Amino acid sequence: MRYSVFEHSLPLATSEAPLAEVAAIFDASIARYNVLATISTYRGAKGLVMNFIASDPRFAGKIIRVGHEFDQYFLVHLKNHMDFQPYSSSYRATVLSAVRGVLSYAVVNSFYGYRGFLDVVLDPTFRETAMRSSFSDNEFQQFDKALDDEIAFVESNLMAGYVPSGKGVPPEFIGTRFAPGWSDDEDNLKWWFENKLGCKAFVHSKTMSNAQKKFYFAAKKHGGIRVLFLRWGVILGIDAFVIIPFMFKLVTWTGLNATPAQSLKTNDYIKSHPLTGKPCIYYWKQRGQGDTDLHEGLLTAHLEKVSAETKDVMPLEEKQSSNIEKIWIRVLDITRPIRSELTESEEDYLFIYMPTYGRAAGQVRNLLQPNKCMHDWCRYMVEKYDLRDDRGDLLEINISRLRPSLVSKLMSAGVDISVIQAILGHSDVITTMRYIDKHNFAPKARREIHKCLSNIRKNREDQVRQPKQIAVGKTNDPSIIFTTATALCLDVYNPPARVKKATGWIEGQACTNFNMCLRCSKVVILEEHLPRLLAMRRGYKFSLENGAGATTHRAVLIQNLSVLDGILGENSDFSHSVLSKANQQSRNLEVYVDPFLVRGKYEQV
DNA sequence: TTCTTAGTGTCGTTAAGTAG
DNA sequence: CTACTTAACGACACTAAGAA
Repeated sequence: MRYSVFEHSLPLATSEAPLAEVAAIFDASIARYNVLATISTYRGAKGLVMNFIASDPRFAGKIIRVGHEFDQYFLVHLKNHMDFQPYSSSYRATVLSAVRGVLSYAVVNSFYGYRGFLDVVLDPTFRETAMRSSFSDNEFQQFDKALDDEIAFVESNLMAGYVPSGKGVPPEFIGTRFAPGWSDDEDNLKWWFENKLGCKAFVHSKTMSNAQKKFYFAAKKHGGIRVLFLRWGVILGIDAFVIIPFMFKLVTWTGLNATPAQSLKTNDYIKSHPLTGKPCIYYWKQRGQGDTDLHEGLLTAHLEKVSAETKDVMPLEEKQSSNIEKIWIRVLDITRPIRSELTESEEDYLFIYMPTYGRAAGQVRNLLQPNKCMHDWCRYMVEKYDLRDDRGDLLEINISRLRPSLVSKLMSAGVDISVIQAILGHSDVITTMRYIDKHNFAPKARREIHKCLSNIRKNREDQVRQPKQIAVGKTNDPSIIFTTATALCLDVYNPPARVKKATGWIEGQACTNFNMCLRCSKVVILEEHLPRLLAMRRGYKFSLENGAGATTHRAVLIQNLSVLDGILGENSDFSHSVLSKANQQSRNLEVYVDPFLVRGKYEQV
């Protein structure tokens, strides 16, 4: 039996349409999906399969019947074919996965009696282009400076504006026409523009007012309205290139993905979140099926589900929010004139513009995809500012590179992974870690650990050589010695800036951020601390091995564990006998795993 | 007619999530 | 975790259509 229960809706391949059956199983499979991105992925796979069949001698001149010519080895053939094409590893995996999905669906529904297929194992995927990779520090600085320059340029154009001149004289009329000669004087046109058109620019359209029409025709002898407006400093419109730099600037501060940035609404910036009192941004997000967006864990307090819709919340740190606020207010200012043109049914997007030319001239637009302006603007920027990558080639700019660049910046600023996680809007810190791994930030983490260890060693040597009063600080009471769970503190009233910025630090009070000790420059670790540190290490290992750390604080555990390994491991500064004695003592200690994440705050580098 | 700029479809790549 | 699926995003060629 070759046909399925769907028989009535499935066409048969004929000599006129030899691929009809293949197309049909794809179409039926595609119909399962309703997310546009997925549908287009499957359509792409369909196209590729069609081309493959059309070009492969195996199928030449045949009618392709599913289950016969299109047999159980099809996926294997396709993979072999793709292996010889210059496709990226990711694309291979994507296409093969989609085709596998189609075949499985055909099997499940027994389309054309298709019974089964030989599956293939996908190859590992690699990053093969710079498309969405982080800028290097140098590249980022270059771009950021160009961005600032461009914003200044846009601002100066906007600010120049039109200054009413008071020149010219009112026209005489003959009937409804201007008296001959009046419009030859450009100043007279200025008079009309200032007194009859309210100094407002316009573009040619069918809906021009009579006053505008008169001006339009009179302007022709002076080169046309565009030329006049340009010469007079009249802003024709808030076009895409005026508004895009502000969006890019916002993304350098937020790391938003393209679509969420493009779909920000005017009221998505909240100065004081109802729960936390902290500034935040509400942003649209499709991933995570909407109702699973809510972050769990320690950051829950910052985050609130906005509605049943797909919106997420990005908590903002001080510096970040003040920069964002500036951009936000400026964009609202700039777009105010065109915002009033929005009809009630149109969405109140933050980033809107009004093209001054072409098909959409005079209409309010937003930057949601598909929109080519962004791409055009990137090219314009690279050329205008001659931006170069580290190899000296023209820099590849797109908005998606700013996200990993922000992460890179945060990493080198020593911002904790949990904060990065919140900023990126990942529901699981594992995703953040994977992100960081993929982007090759690991060396930075290693440098961090190395720094911690050499600091610890230096402090210990100093302390052993010349013991200091510990924790005198502002109390002036030398009898107070601060011992955290794991170490001594050199100056509990004056920790490094990074610790001061962390949650829980109150000026004038002793530092209680014990969880940051291992990475603090004031830490002193002596022989007496070893048992507790050994217990701590045991706890971390246990936690990691048993999966407890797999979903929550894994990154912090791993990083602290690396530091602990440095202190207690094979290359320890402590002698073998000291360590083994400490090990004995540690058996009686409770396993200690710090339940809190190390908190940092965002700093600009 | 030519110039501009927006809009569309297709191809290709990578990120982000899930199942087991 | 690995292996895989699904979503997101960019480049680009080409088309549309009004303005000059």
